[in-house]
Amino acid sequence: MKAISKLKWMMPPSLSRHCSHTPIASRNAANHPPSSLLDDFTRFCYQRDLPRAIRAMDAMQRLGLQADAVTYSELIKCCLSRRAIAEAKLVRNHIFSGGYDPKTFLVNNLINMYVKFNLLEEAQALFDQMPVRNVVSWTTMISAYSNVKLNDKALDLMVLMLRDGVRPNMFTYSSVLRACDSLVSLGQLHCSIIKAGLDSDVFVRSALIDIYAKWGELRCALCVFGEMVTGDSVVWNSIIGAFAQNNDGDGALNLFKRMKRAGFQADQPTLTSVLRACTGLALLELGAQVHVHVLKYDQDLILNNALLDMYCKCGSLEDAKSVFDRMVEKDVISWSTMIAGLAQNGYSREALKLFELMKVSGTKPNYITILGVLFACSHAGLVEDGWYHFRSMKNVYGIDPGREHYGCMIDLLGRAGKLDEAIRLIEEMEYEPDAIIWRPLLDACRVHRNMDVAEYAAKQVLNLDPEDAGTYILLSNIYANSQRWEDVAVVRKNMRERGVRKEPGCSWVEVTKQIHAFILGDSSHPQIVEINRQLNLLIHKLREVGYVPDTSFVLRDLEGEQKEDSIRYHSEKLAIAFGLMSLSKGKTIRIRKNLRICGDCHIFAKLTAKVENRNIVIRDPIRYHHFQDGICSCGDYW
DNA sequence: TTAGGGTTAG
Repeated sequence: MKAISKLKWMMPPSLSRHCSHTPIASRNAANHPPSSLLDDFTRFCYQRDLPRAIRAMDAMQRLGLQADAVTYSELIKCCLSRRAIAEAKLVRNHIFSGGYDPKTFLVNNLINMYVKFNLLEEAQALFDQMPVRNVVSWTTMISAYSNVKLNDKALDLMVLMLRDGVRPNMFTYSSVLRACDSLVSLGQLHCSIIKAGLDSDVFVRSALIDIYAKWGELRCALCVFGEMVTGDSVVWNSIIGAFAQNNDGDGALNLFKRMKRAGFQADQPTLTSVLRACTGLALLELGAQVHVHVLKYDQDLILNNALLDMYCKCGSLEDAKSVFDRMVEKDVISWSTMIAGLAQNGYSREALKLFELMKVSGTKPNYITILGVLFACSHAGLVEDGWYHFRSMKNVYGIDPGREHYGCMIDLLGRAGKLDEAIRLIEEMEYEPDAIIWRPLLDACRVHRNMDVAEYAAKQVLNLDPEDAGTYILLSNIYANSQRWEDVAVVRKNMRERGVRKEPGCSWVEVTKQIHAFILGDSSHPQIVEINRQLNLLIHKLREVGYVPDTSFVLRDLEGEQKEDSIRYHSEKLAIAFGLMSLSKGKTIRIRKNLRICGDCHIFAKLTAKVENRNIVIRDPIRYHHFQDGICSCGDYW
């Protein structure tokens, strides 16, 4: 007791309150006055002097001395900030030595430390040994499992916690929501949250919005958002992100406007979601406007990646390259985005060169990077390169080829007319073939007129997905190309009977930051009469330079818009005519389509680009076509 | 006296 009173006396007043505990009596205090040792230890902990604190702790252990729980907490913080795992283990051993029974909050601190070091098993072992677990102990473990997506473990722990009679709080709910694995359990959790009166907590609210968005339940997300009385920027970001991630760019942009009206400043996550919305809608002008705000966060990696993707997907490769070159920090996403962007925009060889640079830079490619590389090969007919990269993904990078990589290879071989080789690859594959495999094969059969394989592949796709309108159309077009009209009729009948409807072709064009939509056969655009007049004039002009509408595309029309008289009014033709009359000379006409471009529109766009001296970019769901001076960046290979 | 939120590539 004497030692303690001396210790308190020697400590600065700010620290003395932490030493209310009685240290275990010294076993051999002759040469080491315990009071000064404890004093030193406490001081080193508060000074965050880890090496000296550890040395003092060693000496204390030899004397059987222990300090106050708050002091140990300081030491744990110090280990955490220095990522000193070995020292952290010494601290743990010391805390549990000498039969000392540490306070619950101290063990919670230790568990949290192990979690932060990604040593989940050690955290779980400590948790299991605890005689008493409080809400923080449970929440720390639940949150740890949620973070590493061990959702079952997180949910199991929640059940055990309830059985143990510990009531979850807002921390627990905001953690466990991320682990929610079904809409049913989400509904149950949401009910409990309301019952406990925790639904007004902003953390819980943003977690609810995120998880509803993850399950595609935007209406529920919006309800949770709408109940918010006091504003919160993260909750705004959650709801904007929810719409952006569910491909509702319009919804995201409208919410963004509301956020600004409500007086909130856009930060990195806001701008990232807004860029994603622009990317989805191909709104280059708006995206470029957002770029100005991005400059404030000059070297934010995620934001720059989103910007890069926006420029790639809006077909503005110059801007994308400039962003990419200026990025000081690049990660695997930056490289993958640029590689895929180049490939989709018709710059396959540049994409492959960039892949080489990526390897030199030391960034390890991943599953998605290789998909971009194989996409580049398949869209440029680079069979040898494709095989080389396909083989090296496993041998060099240790990435197992997934179905999608096989799909790319089959696409590559199929386009190059190597149907036998494609089929051999399917046979060699360790996966059961599915639509990802059969579709590219089917497409290759259409191009290379292989009826037998086409029929087989189409039937396989329809077995797996009987409502896939694209495949019915493809099959019927393949029959039509071979004049097998009875088979065409059977396919159409099947479609009708199964209630399968094809999506109508739609094109969007951005004019002065406004989106104008054109749907085949829809005359709701206020300027439709003038647009049709322009289109007819244009067709007349093109005919003079040799344009002949290719009606064979009516038959092999990829995914819709197949009416014989409709080819003239395909949505992209209307969009091009509108672009020509609305955008000033020299401005690129940028069009986004929901279906793949048909061959006739492709020729039409090439000739228009030449005759009108206008750049046209058309983005379809798979790739991009840059029309300039009578040629297309895809090299007519798509 | 410890535990919880939003953003990027196919």
